[in-house]
Amino acid sequence: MVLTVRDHELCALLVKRGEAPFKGYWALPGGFVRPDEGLAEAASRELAEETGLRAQTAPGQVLAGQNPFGAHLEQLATYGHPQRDPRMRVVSVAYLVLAPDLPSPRAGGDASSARWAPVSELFGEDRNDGELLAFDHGQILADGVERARSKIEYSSLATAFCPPEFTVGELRRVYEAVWGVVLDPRNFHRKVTGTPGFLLPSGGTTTRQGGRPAQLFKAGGATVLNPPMLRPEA
Amino acid sequence: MVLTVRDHELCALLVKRGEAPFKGYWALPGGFVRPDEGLAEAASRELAEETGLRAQTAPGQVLAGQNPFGAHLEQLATYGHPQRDPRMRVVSVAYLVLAPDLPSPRAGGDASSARWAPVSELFGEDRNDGELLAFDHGQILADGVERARSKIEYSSLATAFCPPEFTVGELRRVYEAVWGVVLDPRNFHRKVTGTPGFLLPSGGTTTRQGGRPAQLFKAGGATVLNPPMLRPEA
DNA sequence: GGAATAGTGTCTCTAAGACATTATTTG
DNA sequence: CAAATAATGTCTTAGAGACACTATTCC
Repeated sequence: MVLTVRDHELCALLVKRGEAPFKGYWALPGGFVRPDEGLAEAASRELAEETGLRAQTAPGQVLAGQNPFGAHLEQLATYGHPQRDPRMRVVSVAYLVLAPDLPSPRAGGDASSARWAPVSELFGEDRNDGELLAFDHGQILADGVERARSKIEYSSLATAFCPPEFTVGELRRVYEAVWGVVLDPRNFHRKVTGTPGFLLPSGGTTTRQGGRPAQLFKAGGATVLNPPMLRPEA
Repeated sequence: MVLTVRDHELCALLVKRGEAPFKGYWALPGGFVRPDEGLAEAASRELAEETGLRAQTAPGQVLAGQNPFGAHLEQLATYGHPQRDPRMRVVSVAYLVLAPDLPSPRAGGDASSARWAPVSELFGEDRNDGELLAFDHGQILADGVERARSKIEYSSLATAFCPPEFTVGELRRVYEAVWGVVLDPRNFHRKVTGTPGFLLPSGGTTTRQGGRPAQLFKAGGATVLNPPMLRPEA
């Protein structure tokens, strides 16, 4: 499953199923592992086929990786309930991709059958239509969103949602979108710039948000944040 | 894979392979999923068959669960490198079990082919013999140990290593064994007794450690610790 | 008594949260 | 000019770490 932040909202990539079962339902993109490829390799290949995005694990890393584009890919969980597919026993190894805002989804050339769905529309308070995803993909989506929400607390993974260069304000809006909260800009700025290895000044400035020009940063090498960025309580 | 704490050390359950490939090597216990059972169900069944321990996920919980015995079972990760088994393509869904100290391992009736191995002997500084596990089980073990080490930071999962009733000192020794550090008893006591929902006084006291009698506790309902129990840095 | 463990209290310092204030752009 | 965003600074308070000290058992 692919998550991104668009228009200040956390969004998941969905594709419309063209065949039974669950024909016409929205589902998470996926496919089958080839006999001679690894699991992460297969996830990366399917992702490229369906969205054109390149994300792959670093060699030797079993569970997670970061690619040159900044997109992040990691194994989420494996789902194997005997009746999760009405046709036959299917075991799915779900992978989670965190990507910067992408131009537009294109599902194997068929643009009408793919979309970015705000996760707040799929579950939570804003859910107005009770739309259900195919198979157990609602559960997989919920697990992936929770993984993303908790992982940006104690890692620098939120930068995977940002373009190669970004401002502190843009990074803050990522946190706000993923957590669905409002953060104090001043305390946030002090926190992220004060955490060694989180942000690396790239020298430039930008004014694309209006207002005073903001300093541009790249993701620093740090992967673990200590102390963590605490998610505000309910 | 099953982890426990014995003699102030974090230990993993290993079984000796009686057949090729890797005949005579130590390996993590495991087995095959039956056509009509779930993944966690299969892990729970194999565990009971090989050790007599009962651990199962609570119904509806996909990723983790807690059973009446206090043993905890959760999905760890899935390993599917094409050449991880020299015979054929095998995809393994690893489950992690955290259990209190068990009487003695018995592997399907054959006691000589199962043992509790301190993880410090399998990797890390203390590793004196360079013993290797079968297949990629060394990697799986490392991933499981890291999961346990990080998870007791922000959850009450350390109680899964304890008997149903335990003292603050026993819980502290669990943290010390899993992290391989020494903690201040006074600060630890203040921290765990001050975290609401972590510990529930059971009324009794015990003197099994010598010294002044200690109050006995049960695991409280809390699963998430906020603020977390911080692991001391290197 | 001495050794061991349990439990409470006190001090310091880091860092989070709640603000004020100044700086620099666009409209 | 006003409005928006960026960046820095100040105050308060919660909580972690480093201790001293008392309590209660077994030997």
